[in-house]
Amino acid sequence: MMKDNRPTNLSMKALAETRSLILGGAFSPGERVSEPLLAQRLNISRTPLREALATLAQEGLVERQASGRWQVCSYTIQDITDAIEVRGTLEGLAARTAAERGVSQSMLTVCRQTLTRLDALMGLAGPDDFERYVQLNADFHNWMAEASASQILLREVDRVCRMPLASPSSFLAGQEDSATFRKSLLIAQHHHWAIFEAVEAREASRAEALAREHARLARQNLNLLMAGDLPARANVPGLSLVKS
Amino acid sequence: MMKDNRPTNLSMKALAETRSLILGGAFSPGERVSEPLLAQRLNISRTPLREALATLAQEGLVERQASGRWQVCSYTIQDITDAIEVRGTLEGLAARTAAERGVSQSMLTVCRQTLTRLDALMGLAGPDDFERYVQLNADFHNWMAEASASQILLREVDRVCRMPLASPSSFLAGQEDSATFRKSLLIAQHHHWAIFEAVEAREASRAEALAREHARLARQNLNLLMAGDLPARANVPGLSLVKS
DNA sequence: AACCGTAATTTTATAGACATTTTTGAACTT
DNA sequence: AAGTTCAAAAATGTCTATAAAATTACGGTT
Repeated sequence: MMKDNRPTNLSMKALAETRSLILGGAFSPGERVSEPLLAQRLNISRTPLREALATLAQEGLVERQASGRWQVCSYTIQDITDAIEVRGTLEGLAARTAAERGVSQSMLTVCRQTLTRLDALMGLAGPDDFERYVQLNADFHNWMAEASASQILLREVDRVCRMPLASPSSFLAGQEDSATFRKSLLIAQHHHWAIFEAVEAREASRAEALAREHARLARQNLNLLMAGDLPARANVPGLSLVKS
Repeated sequence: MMKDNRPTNLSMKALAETRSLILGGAFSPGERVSEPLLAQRLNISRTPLREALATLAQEGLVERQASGRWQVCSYTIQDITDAIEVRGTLEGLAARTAAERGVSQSMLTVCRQTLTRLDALMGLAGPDDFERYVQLNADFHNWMAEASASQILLREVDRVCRMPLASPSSFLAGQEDSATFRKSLLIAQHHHWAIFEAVEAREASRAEALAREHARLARQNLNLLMAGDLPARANVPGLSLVKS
């Protein structure tokens, strides 16, 4: 499961809103962020904002200059590619571990349901369907991490998915009308089932290789996006942090 | 290179000292940490301490209770084993990437020097030699991450090494007199050379497999330690966080 | 026009105050 | 002895103030 991010206090609110601002492109990469100004914008004081910024620094969204000022991080295409590879590697480890340790019947049933629902969505085109697709896709990836039965691994997969453009959902928004993209969804869903079957059959090595390969689709989508072959670049959260 | 951790300000000081306290066993796992008390102990105010605690939470040393109090994390042997496996996997990815992308002559020379110096230390037994061994071993592992030429990967490897008992240096301190342990050093050094040669020869898959296998030595040492077959349990930083 | 030094402004680092919530502990009941 | 209630103590969440540091702006010099 995702961490509980209810904005019960102002730090949480500041964290969520600032993250959203940065990923949404409200700042350009390398831009300095002033604590007082942002605090005013969020209508809170500096104290909870500082806590949020410290957390965002660990997520790789902002960094501290030597002088102490905050600065929005800047990424290259290579960085994003590398981050996706790290995610794929960790998901691969999760899939392998799940296969090696074995997964309970109830966990398997949950995944089978998710994938069946994804199957049902594959041909459709409505925007609601697409939203549901994004959620179910996230569910599957979460399932992989949880199926490993390793708290540590779950935490690390979660972490790497918070890096800009590294999450399995990064390239989905706004691409529903691209033919190239829809074709990649079919392949992705084929991967999903294959990973599931490998885990179920305790084929650890195959599960790992498939999960890694699956993440390569994201790299491919990234390349398509940068080449201009996909629409809706503005809708991709975090893309504004990519420089040059 | 390691992050620059000069205590230029009180947050850094609080971070370093609190981390050291926790890893040194000043708190028992699950113990509540009071901000005012700890601030008083460190002779600083709550503000920089809170920042440090927020960072330590991301490192997995403390966590927040629902009520907002800080609590020292508690780990199982399985967690430590999993963390070492994550490190091995990321180091494996680093070694593979280094082999695939190729490493400059100067980087190769640096590593060859490090390993030659380690060779020279293998037979010796003085405490100074051992300290140098620990440093050179850390140098080699750092080299692997840097050789990948991936900022992202370097950062993630660095991160996972800050988890309790996951770093390649965790099980070295205080074990110099154990025969079992000294034998494992020989094997480790054999691994080091093999990884280096695989990277140099651009044998990516072999480099990855070796780096993974190399991390398994740490798992083995962990098991020996828990079985009581190794001395000096008190000297191992972070071991106090392991429960049951 | 480019460069430099200095003053004004802005920013961060830290401390301390205060309100609210949580925890503790003692007295009381069953 | 175990459980409950409620007041006291302590902890957290947040804000604001202040000093020190960094940045910016400006005017003078070359």
